[in-house]
Amino acid sequence: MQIATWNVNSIRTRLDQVQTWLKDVQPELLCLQETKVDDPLFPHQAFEDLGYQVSFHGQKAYNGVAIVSRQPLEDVRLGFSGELPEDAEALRLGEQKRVISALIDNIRVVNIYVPNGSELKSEKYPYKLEWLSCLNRYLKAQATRGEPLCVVGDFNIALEARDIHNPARLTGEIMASEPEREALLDVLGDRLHDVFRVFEPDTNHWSWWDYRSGAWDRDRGWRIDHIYLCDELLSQAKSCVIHKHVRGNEKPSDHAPVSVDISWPPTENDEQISELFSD
DNA sequence: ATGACTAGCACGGCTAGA
Repeated sequence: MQIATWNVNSIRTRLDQVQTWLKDVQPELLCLQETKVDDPLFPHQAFEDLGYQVSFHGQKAYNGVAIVSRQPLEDVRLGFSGELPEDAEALRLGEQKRVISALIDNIRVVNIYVPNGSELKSEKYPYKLEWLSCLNRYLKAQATRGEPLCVVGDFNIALEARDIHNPARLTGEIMASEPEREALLDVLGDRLHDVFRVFEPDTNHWSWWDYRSGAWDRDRGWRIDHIYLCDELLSQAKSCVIHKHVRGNEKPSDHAPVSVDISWPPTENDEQISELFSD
């Protein structure tokens, strides 16, 4: 099954491009960020026409996340408080609509849009760190159910030098500062793995190019859109790619889609092989 | 060039993104 993530920078502006991409790639699941639309105005019919259903958690003008799925989604949870109902911080940080999760084929897929943080000196930067700390609590609460876990989205953080076109200049700045990298590494722990790096060790693979300064034409990008898998799913992953050409569309999003192909549910043969290598 | 582009809201010029 193919699971994809794409920050579309307004679902209404990008609707034609998303429909075209879905028809072309036909993923089982597409997680969207920055839908920028209140729930009553979400264009769900466009997805239903293509044989998909969609669950969404949005707001007017800013943020907003959605999960587009071929199969009916189970146990959809909206925001941090969908997982942390008694947590006051989760309620406060949930005012911005940045989290949605659901079960699909027994996989818990969590779709997130991490705050950008603006600048290190901005009040938005500590908000970003608080938000990541809450995501950490959220995923620990989720873990008690023992579901195979896939966390995807726009993380607004490049973890390593090879994820940035100019690490010498940009390391330490927003999206590449030590505190936010540490906060994301805490969220991942030993449990979650960046599946793109299982298949591609080289630099020069970006998922976001700034609209400004001719960044796309100069191929000056960042890899900030990630897919993280638990061990069980990682062992079944067959490929992970960035659909770079989409950034070359007319009127593009500034992000390209990223997708992973996982052999799931595991076949009987997979399980026999897995048993051979266990113990 | 450490330069500036896009979307939403609302209809002019902000905020926000990254």
